[in-house]
Amino acid sequence: MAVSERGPRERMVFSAAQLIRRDGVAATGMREVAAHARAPRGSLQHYFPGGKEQLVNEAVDWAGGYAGKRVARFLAALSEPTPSGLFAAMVRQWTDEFQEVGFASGCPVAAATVDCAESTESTRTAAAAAFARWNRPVAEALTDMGVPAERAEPLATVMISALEGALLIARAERDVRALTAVAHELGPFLDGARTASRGSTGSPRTPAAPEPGRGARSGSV
Amino acid sequence: MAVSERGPRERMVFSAAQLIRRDGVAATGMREVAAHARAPRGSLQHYFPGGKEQLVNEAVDWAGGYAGKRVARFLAALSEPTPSGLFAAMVRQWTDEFQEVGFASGCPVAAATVDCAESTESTRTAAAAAFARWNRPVAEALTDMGVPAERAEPLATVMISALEGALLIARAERDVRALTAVAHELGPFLDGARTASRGSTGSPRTPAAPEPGRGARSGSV
DNA sequence: CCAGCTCCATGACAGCGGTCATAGTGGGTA
DNA sequence: TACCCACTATGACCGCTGTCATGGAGCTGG
Repeated sequence: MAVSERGPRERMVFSAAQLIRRDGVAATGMREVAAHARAPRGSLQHYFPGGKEQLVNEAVDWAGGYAGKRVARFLAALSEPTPSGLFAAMVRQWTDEFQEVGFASGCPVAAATVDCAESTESTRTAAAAAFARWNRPVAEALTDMGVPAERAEPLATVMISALEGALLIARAERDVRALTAVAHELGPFLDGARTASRGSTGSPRTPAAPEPGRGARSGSV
Repeated sequence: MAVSERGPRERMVFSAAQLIRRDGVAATGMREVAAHARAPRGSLQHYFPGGKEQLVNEAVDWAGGYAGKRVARFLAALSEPTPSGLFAAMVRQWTDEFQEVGFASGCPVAAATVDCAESTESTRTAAAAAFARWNRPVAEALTDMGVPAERAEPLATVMISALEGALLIARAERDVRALTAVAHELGPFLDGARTASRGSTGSPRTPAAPEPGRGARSGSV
C-alpha cells in the first residue's frame, strides 16, 4: 500500500522520501530506493540524470509541498478554526503515526538538513524552500484567525520549530510525551495571540489541548 | 585550538561530536575522526573496541552532559533569573555561533537521532539520555523561578523542542531568523508561567526578548 | 523497413567504509 | 636482561556506494 499507481518516477521520489526520513540521506542508497519503489534500477539514471543529489532534492521538495497542502486539510477539518486547534492537528498527525506504526520515521526535511546542510548546497536550499512552503500557509491561517500580521509569520515558525524539535525528542525517547507537551503548553499561548497586541494575555481559560475535528488525516505518509 | 590538551581518547570523542554535528553520523568516517583529533588511527580499536557505535554513543553522551552543564552557567550569568532570560541565553549561544563561525554545524544529538534512531538502538538510547540530561536542569531552574512543579518539565521540553527545531530551520535557511523568532515570541509566555496556575496570563509587559547577562559563553563548542 | 525515441537491464569500475590481523613501539618492572 | 603492558602502526579484506557504458525492449512515425 501507500505506493499507489503513480508513474515510476514519482514512486521513486516518494520512496526516497520514505527511506530518508527513516535512515537519513547518507544511509539511503540509490539501489535501495529503486527496490523500495519497485522500479527498475536502470530508470534511476534516466529520470534523475543529476544523480542522488537530484533525487534527494526532489524528495525534499515533495515533502515540503505535502506539508503545505496538509495545513489546508487540517483547517478544513476544524469546525471552528483556532491557532491551538491547528497546532493540535499538526501534532496529532505525528502522535497518531507514532502510536500506530511506530517511531521508525521522522521528518524528511529535518533529515536532509542534518545530513546535507553543509555538504550539499542545493539540498540545503531545497530544505529551506520546504520549510518556507510549510510556514507560509500556517502564517496565513493565523492571520485569518485574527493574529496580528506582524506576529503571524514568527508564530508559524514557533509552531513548526516546536513540532520539529518535539519530533526529534519523541523519536529518541520512543515516547510521544514531548509532542503532547508542546501541544498542551503552546495551545493557550497561541490562542492568546489572536487579538492581543503583544504580551500574550491569553483568554483566561482556553481548553488546554482542544481536540481537533478528528479525521483530519487522510493517508499516512 | 579548541582541541585542547586532553588525552587522545577524549579528543577523539570530542572530534567525533564535532564532525557528527556538521555532517551527520553516516557521513562521518572513523579515519576522519582520528585525523581530526590528531590521534593515531590505531588507537581507535584500542579505545573503542565497540567500534563506531561506541564512539558515536560516547560523543552523544558527551554532548548531553555539555548541554546540561551549560544550563548552570547560563543561570549563573543572569543577574535576575527568569525563564525568558534562560531561554534567551540558550538561543543566543546559537545565534552567536552561527553569526561568528557560520551555519556549518548543528546539534550532534539531533544528528544522531535522525541518522540512528531506527538503525542503532544503543545510539537512540544515548540520544534519549542526552535529551534527559539537558531537560532536567532546565526544569529544575524553572521550578526555582516559580514555575509550578507540574508544568516545569513540559515547559522545559517546550524550550528544548523549540530550540532544536529553530536550529534546523536556521541551518537550512542560513539565517538566524527562526532562532530570534522563538526567543522573541516564547519569552513572555515562559515568564507568564511563573505564578499563574494555568492559561499563561503573562505579566503584561515583560521585555520581549530580554538581554541575557552576556558573557555567558566560555568557549565555542 | 528503418529510424528515433523512451525506458529498462546489466555489468563494471573506482572509491570509501568499518573492521580485523598482525606486528611494532616504548616504558616501566622483576 | 627478560617480560609485560598500554599504545601505535599498517596493510588487507569485504561490502557497499554512486556512477558510467553498453546494449536491449517496445513503441511511434515516416
